Parts: sequence; structure tokens; C-alpha cells
Amino acid sequence: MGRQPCCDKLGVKKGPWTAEEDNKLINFILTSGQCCWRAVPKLAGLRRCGKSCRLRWTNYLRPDLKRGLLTESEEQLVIDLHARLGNRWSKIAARLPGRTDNEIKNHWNTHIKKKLIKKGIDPVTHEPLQKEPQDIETSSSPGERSSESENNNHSLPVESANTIGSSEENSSSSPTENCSVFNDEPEKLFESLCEDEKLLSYLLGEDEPPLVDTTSWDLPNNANNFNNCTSSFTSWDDCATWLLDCQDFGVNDFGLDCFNQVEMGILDTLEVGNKKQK
DNA sequence: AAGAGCCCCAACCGCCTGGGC
DNA sequence: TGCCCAGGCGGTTGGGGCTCT
Repeated sequence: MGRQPCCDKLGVKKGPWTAEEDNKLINFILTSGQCCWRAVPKLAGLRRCGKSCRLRWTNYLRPDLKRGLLTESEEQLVIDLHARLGNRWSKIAARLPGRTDNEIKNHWNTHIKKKLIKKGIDPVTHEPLQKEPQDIETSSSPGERSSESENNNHSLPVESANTIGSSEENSSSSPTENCSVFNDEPEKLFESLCEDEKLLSYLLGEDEPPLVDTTSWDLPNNANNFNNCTSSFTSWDDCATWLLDCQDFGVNDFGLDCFNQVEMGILDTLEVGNKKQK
């Protein structure tokens, strides 16, 4: 009856991952695919908790992860989504291919929060900070707001529009090349979001395609084959399904060499990371 | 040059949910 | 039907690096 615990806690290593551990995990995932995370440490020869392996893979080692800071467009999208969804980082991350919930959460707490405060916007409520205390007390949190908005999708906070409009960075930033939505003025973008019910449902729904074009994924340079593989997909669903298939069956089952090159890219990244660590 | 303080982010912790037994 | 586990999620923390004095 029941299952074995995730890890026995005894003899399980904690703390930063070493390059050797990373290589073991990468090699295992790329050759065997993602199966039961509980079994991964044992099969990969790691003294880690399965949970830790999953976290390391999803937040750092995955080949489809973007590197570097969020772009202006991504940042603005995070702000907009946070205004509606609150701290549901995984939901927000789902709209930003190549970004993890942890990454977005960290970026929010370290960068965006400060930017909003600097602009006089409450990062929690997305309302002006100089609001009267009474208003602040009565104003609902984004999370609550999002639940309300499920009943009434027209209740977008006006301040969010102001947030976008007042963004100095936005007025000087270049629009995202691959996403036509961002070619418009920020105000227009937001208006279009409010007026376009379909778009709104995309933002709030569960299975919608992301707004950011997947062709902008910043894969390693030598992973062109991977780009070739994915660029042929006609929709996000196709691409996502294909990636999930990879997860389910293991890349070797597809007879694709491209992942070996992706892996090389990862190893290059790791080497850079390790040098950085030293 | 060195110490203090701050910033950033990888990783951990604990809770929740869905599903297997 | 209820227990237990795996996976997922959001909050928090610790340590390395950076900046300031």
C-alpha cells in the first residue's frame, strides 16, 4: 500500500549543484527522458532528492531555457499578467516560453517591484501608491482581483493601463521583433487587450498559446538543428506537444542528433557558469 | 585596500492537489 | 473511501558578487 517516499533524507546532498552533477543529470535526461523524478537520482547516480533534480532541470538545465534578463516586452507582459493573475508565477511563466516561474518570481522581486515603486505604483495592487489609506485597505489583492475578474472580465484595473503608459523605458524601447502585438504604442496595446475578448481569454485561459513568439527562443548557437526542428511547427500547440513527446519518450527515440548539439550548448553554458563561479 | 552593506538568484522548504493503491 | 506519495507551486533564505565608504 502506498508508495515509497520521494527521498530518504539520509545521505541526500543539498546546496549548489556541481558541474559533475549537472552533467550526470543532463546525460540521464537526454538519454532516458523525464520519467519518475523519484527514480532519477538513483538511476543518474546522484545523491540528490528527486525534487531537487526536477528543480535543477526545469529552472536551469532545460535546453529550451532563455538566458539573460527579461526583455522590455517580457517585463511588460509580466506586469500585465501579474495585475490580473497575482503571484501565480507558474501561470505567468506559461505565457513566456523559455522562462521559468522561479526566474520570473526573482525578476519581479528584484527588478520590477522596484521599478513600479519608483513610478509610484503599488506592486501588489497595481494602484498608485499615493492613494488614500482607506482605498488601499479596501482594494483587493491581484489574486483576489483575478478571482473576481473570472466573473467579470471587464474589471481590468485602470492603473495598469497607466502603468504601461507611464513607462519611460517603454517609450524608448524597441518593440519585440517577433511579436506584432508589441509594435503598437503601449497604451494601444493595453486597450487592445481590454477590448479584445479573445485575447483576454488567451491571457486568462489554461491552454492558450503564448503571446511571445517561440522563434525568439535563445537556444545555443550550435543548436540550429533544434531550431529547424521547432520552427516547422505551425502552432504553439504543435511545438508543445512535440516537446512533451520528447519528455515522454526520450530524445533518442526520435533519432534526432540535434539534442546532442543542444547538449553541447548546455555544457558550454555550464563551463561558462563554472568559470563564473570561480 | 579593506570592510560593510546591499543586491541578486539558485536552491530549499513547506503546503497543496491529483492520483495511485 | 481514505491514506499516502509525486509533482507542482509560491514563499523564503543563504551565500557569492558587487558597490560604496
